[in-house]
Amino acid sequence: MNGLTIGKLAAKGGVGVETIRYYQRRGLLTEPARGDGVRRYGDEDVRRLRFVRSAQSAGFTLEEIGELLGLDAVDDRARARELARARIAAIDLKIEELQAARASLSRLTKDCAKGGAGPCPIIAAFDH
Amino acid sequence: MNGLTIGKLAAKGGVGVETIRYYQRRGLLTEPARGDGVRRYGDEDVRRLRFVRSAQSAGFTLEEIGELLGLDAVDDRARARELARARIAAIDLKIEELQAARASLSRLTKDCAKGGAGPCPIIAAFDH
DNA sequence: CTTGACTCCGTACTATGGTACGGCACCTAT
DNA sequence: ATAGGTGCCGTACCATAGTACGGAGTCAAG
Repeated sequence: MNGLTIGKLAAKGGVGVETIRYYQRRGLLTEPARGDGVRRYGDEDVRRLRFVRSAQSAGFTLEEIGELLGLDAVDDRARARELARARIAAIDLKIEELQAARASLSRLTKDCAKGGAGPCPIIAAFDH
Repeated sequence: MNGLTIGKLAAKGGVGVETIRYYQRRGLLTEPARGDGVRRYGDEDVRRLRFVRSAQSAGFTLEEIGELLGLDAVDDRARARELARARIAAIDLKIEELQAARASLSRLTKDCAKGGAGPCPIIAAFDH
C-alpha cells in the first residue's frame, strides 16, 4: 500500500494526529477514501497541510485559510490581495496597540526602578 | 441606601453586568455584603474595576492582573517590575512575529498586483 | 498468541474572556 | 394590581485552535 497514514502525514506537517482530524472536520483537508481500512494520504495532502501551517504563521485564521484554499490561484488574485490587505491592516492595528502598551509599561518600569518614595508607579498607573 | 448596584458599577466601568459577576468569580472583584437583598458597591470597587480594564489594555491576562491586585504598592515593587518586564518581553516577541508576517504579506501583495502571468504569488507562497 | 503500535470514531475537555438563559424575588411607576 | 426593570444565582454557551479519552478494530513482531 502506498501513501501516508494519518500519523505520517501529521509528522510531515509537524502537527499531531488529532490536528489532522480537526482540519478535516473544518474542511481544510479532505478525507481520502480508504483502500483497506485505513486512509492513505498523498503529496497533495502534504502540500495542503503545509499551506495551512504556512498561512497560519502569517496570521490568517483557519476560516480565512479555508477561503484561500478555495481560491483559484490563477483566477482569484483580486480576492487574494483583498484578504492579504485586510490581514495587513489588522496586523498594523495590533502592532500599534502593542507598541503603545509597551511604551507605557517601559516608562512605568523605569520610574519604578528609580525607586522614589511612595507607591509603585506600575501599580499606581492602573489604579485609578 | 447608598452605594452602587451591580448595574451602575458595570456602567461606570464600561462593561456588562455579567462581566462583573465573572470578575467576582475570578476573584478580581469582591462580592460585598448586602444590606438589604442587594449588593452595594463603593468607590473602591469602581477603582478596582478600572484597574482591571486598564491593566488589561496593557496586555496583562486576568490571571496576571489578579496577582497585580494582590501586590502591595509599597512593598512589592520588585515583583511588579518583574511582571511588567515579562509582559514587555512577550509584547516584543509578538511585535516581531507580526512584523515578519506583515513584511511577507506586503511583498506578496505587491508582487500579486504587478500582475505577471502564472499563479497568484500570495496563494503560491503558502502552497509548498 | 499476546503485546504494542497504529488507525478510526465520537465525544468531551482545555484555555481565555466573557455572554446568554431561565427562574425567582423585589421595587417602582402607571 | 400589574407590568417593566433590576438584582441574584447557577448553568450553559460562544469563538478559536486544538488536545485528550475511551473503545474497537487491524497489523506485525517477538
